[in-house]
Amino acid sequence: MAKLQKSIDKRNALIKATITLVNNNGFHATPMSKIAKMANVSPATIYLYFENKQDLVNKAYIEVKAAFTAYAFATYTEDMSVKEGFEIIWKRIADFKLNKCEEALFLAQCDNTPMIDESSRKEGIKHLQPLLDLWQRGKEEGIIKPISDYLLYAYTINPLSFLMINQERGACAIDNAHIEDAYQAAWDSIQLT
Amino acid sequence: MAKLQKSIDKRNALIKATITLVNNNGFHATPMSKIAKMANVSPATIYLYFENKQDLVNKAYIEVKAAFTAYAFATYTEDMSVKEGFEIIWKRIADFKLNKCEEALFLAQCDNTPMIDESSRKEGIKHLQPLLDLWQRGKEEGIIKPISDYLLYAYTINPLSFLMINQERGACAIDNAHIEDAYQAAWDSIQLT
Amino acid sequence: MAKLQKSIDKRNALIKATITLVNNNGFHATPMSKIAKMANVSPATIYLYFENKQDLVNKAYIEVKAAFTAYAFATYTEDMSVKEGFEIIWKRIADFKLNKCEEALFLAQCDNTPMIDESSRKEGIKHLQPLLDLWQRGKEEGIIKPISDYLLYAYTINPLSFLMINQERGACAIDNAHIEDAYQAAWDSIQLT
Amino acid sequence: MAKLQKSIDKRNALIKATITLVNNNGFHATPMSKIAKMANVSPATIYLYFENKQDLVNKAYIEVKAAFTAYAFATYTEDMSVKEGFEIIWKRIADFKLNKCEEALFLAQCDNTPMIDESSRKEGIKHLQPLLDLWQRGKEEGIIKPISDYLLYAYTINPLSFLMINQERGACAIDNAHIEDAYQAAWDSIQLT
DNA sequence: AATGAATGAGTCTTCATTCAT
DNA sequence: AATGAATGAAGACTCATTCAT
Repeated sequence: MAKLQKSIDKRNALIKATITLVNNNGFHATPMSKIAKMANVSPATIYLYFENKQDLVNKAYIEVKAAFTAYAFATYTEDMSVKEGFEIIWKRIADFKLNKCEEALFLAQCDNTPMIDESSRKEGIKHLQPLLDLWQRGKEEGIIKPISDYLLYAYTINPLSFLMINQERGACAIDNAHIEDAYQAAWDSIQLT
Repeated sequence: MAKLQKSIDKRNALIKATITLVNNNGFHATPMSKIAKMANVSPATIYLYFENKQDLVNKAYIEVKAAFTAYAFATYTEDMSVKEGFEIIWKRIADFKLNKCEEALFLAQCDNTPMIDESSRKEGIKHLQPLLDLWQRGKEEGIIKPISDYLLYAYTINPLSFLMINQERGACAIDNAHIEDAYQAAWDSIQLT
Repeated sequence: MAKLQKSIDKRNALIKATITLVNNNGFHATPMSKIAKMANVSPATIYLYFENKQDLVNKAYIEVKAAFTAYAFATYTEDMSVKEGFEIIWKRIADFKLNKCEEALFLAQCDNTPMIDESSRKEGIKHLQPLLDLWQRGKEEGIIKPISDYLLYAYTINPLSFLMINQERGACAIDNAHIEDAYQAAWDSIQLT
Repeated sequence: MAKLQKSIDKRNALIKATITLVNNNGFHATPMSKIAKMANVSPATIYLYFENKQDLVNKAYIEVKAAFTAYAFATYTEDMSVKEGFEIIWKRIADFKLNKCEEALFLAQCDNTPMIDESSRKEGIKHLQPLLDLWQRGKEEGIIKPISDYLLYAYTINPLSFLMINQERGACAIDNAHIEDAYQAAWDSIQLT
């Protein structure tokens, strides 16, 4: 038990170190040796937990993505109205993106560069299904514009990534008022009037 | 004369090769030797035109960004109404992002990763001023929501990057109908009603 | 134990190879790859033991210089008379310079070219203090000319470097008679009559 | 004529630049491009005057060595007494070494490292013949110790190189009093008493 | 004679990965 | 399971030299 826990701890430390370092330097500027050092293990030990560097990053991506979606839908239930449900989900996502910066930034990097295997990326998208379902319901009820899910995502969720990156970069700070403005913009862009 | 032209051609070929390769592999997975090969020069020749790899990418970024903003504002004049002007600019940008894929993808990579020097990034951004001015006018005229420029950008321009990336990736294809939907969503998100 | 010894052996082999190769070709004409080959390790291994090429040469210099001064003063004690002490030290130095050719030649190269960091040079020089103290005593006792230590060094110790280099080059061979002549010349040049 | 002069000027500028740069950085850390730049010519032009880098340095060495010996013996005539002649020559050499620092330092570098072809070095040595002749006369007249010319050189001329290098390095400054001390030491070391 | 552009060969250094313990 | 040492392969960059003009 203690031994198993230790293993899990090491694995987590490696994932965490990977995220931090890749965020700051990018994938190729992050040597395995540095990841090992930050996780307090030997470089060779990494290969007991992961096949190779690519595998390590893929796994990190999948885990963070899973944590993200779990967080996003934690307070949502299918019996909510479309508007209520969207607001709940959107604000959870905003909360995640703007407060869990490390994870969010890592996801953004992975989503925007050829750093993750295509297969791992696909693995990550399907977790958003509840949101897609909600949108479907909204379209059927005539509350949400009958447009492609990609567009709905582009205009409601993706802007949060942009804001997060710029906040990280120190270009702008996002407070609660901004969040409310952002939510309004998101909703205005997709609601059917 | 012929010599000068040859020099310019070589420089352009290097910039072009850099864009293509960085798009496909990312900055650190793009060796100078490959850039040289694709541009049909010796690796050493690159250093006649650029100080080092970082400089090469910075210069590529600045040039592409300049081409982008030139394209964006080519048909816009300040005597247009806010709504008209916004539509003109937005559609030029959409046109660029969805048709000049290589350049657009390269800009997206540069804007989302720590690949470009902060100074070059600033250099590239400053050309967006006409759009910011237009927004300012729109806010004063009560046509556009009185919210931060970052939000306006996040909800009108940035979604196009997301759509472009996904189109590039083969995840979705954008036709004219989509564009119109997207424009409507962009405008709805920022107009004051 | 065996492992530690192996590490030490490798380090020593690297230092030795550096000395030999720099002696024959000079610093810049000695590639790390050749040093590695001569020490029977991979080039990358060098960087486990030294920070970079400059560091390797600096460390080699410091070690050889330390060995030199240790040898020089091994048989000298402060209770000896000035004349006796000088002869003891001088002959040890002559012995070192003319028999431990590799080390001596390496020191001469380092001392005459901008190859070693100033700090390492200083580090290496400070061990000559006992000789300077002896000279001080000699001046006070009216046995040695009251002239600058640089002059004393130039006329007693430095000539040995010149002779060593020329012997190495095959220009002249130094036997015991020569040594005695040389000692006499050295002493005559600095003694107060 | 004007054309010829221009050629000579260029050649001289190249030799001069070589000396300066090799003094400061060493042979291998002195690129041809820098030499060209300092001499205000194109790199390609160097190859009109010299076969290659090695040839350039060899020629520079031979010319400086010739200038040195010319200077050394300029005021000496064979009808002088041994003591007088030695003093004349020694002081000219001292004058050269301590005042024409660039040339002297360059010679020292060349004489102490594997930078010059053996043949060029030999070419350079023979110019000292008048001093060797003087010493021969001194030995015959019982004025100078009957020891090898190498020893005589090591104890009278070579110390000046050591002092010059250290002066260059800023370690010690040599004034007229020092020179007199040095001359005395030199003479004491070789005179027969 | 003179050159600026071009380059192939080579240098230092890094790093993902393996291996002996 | 864990590691520190070791390395082959690769990458950025430099430079002596040549070539077209």
